[in-house]
Amino acid sequence: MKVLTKNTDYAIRALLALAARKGSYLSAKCISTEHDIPYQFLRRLLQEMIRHGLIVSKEGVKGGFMMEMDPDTISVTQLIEIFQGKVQVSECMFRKQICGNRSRCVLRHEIMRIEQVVQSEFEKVTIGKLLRDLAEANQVIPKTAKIEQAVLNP
Amino acid sequence: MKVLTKNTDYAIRALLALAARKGSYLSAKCISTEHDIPYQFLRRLLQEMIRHGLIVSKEGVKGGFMMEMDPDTISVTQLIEIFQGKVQVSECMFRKQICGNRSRCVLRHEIMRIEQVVQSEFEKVTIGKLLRDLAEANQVIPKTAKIEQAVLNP
DNA sequence: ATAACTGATACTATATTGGTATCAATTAAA
DNA sequence: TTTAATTGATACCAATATAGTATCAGTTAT
Ligand code: FES
Ligand code: FES
Repeated sequence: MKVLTKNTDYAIRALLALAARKGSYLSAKCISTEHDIPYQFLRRLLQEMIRHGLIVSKEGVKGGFMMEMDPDTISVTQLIEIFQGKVQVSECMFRKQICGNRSRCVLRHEIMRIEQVVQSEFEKVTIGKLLRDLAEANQVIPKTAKIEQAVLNP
Repeated sequence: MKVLTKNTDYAIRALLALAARKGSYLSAKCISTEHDIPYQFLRRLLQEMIRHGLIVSKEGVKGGFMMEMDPDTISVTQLIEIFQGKVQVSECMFRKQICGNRSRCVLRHEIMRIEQVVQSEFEKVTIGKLLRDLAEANQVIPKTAKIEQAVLNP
């Protein structure tokens, strides 16, 4: 059971790229090559995100995509809903024969509670949070260390 | 995003049927017609559950399937794992370019934490619990009332 | 004018999900 | 001992979802 599909995965990564360079236009080609996302696939995802108002675009040379909004307002839940449809455990597990009264059904409540839990967990994970986490994780990688060394010993 | 597929949904219902009449053999045909589950589909699910030791079977006339174990030891998590594979949010969301060090990666921890939450929520939901919930929900339906009346006024 | 871009959309391939069909083996009972 | 009800095993089919490609028209900085 795979919770995040490629759609969502790629979308998150693209948004991270845009959030990292917020305010400037990044072309699909650039994002595609930098983050190893199939070009045409990515373009479709970006357009979908434009339709949902998560990013904006500019056509023509030096055009591309840009994030205008606060990355902390974009949650993984939103992206799951866009690319995989709203989280639903099971429409109604026990129809006719088994479950007598829908309205009072304890199971239905149980199911809806779990849906809530799953959703709210992903709600907490925003592009902003991921970006900060990544920055923190990358603080210790050799690459950064080398850059620091280069600066210190030119 | 559909969390439970038909496989799991049907399997749960079949197990509820077996748990409700624990100790006696129920044929696939019987379960199929009573709970509106496609016959051949159901048979495959039942066999899969036998392979995983959740139920036992008896061949021939008056044969069928039976639940021997405690219904409270069968969780929805187990069924999801059998029919949809282990819950995994994303193998590793940010390979190469973005994420420097796998071992310390904060994101990885985040992802694994969510996996844990989802799994443990479904862990709490056992066949036994569902059965009790159903019984409670059905306490007020007309059908039961009619049976009681029939018994009182034969 | 041209090359680097996005917008829109159609297309293909593969995997997963949902469902059906078939035949052999077993067993209770007529 | 034949028969009918049943499971075991497995192959098959259809529909849908996922992943990825291709194409062409329109926009814009240079
Ligand atoms: S499970 Fe659907 S009404 Fe009870
Ligand atoms: S997300 Fe995979 S190592 Fe960080």
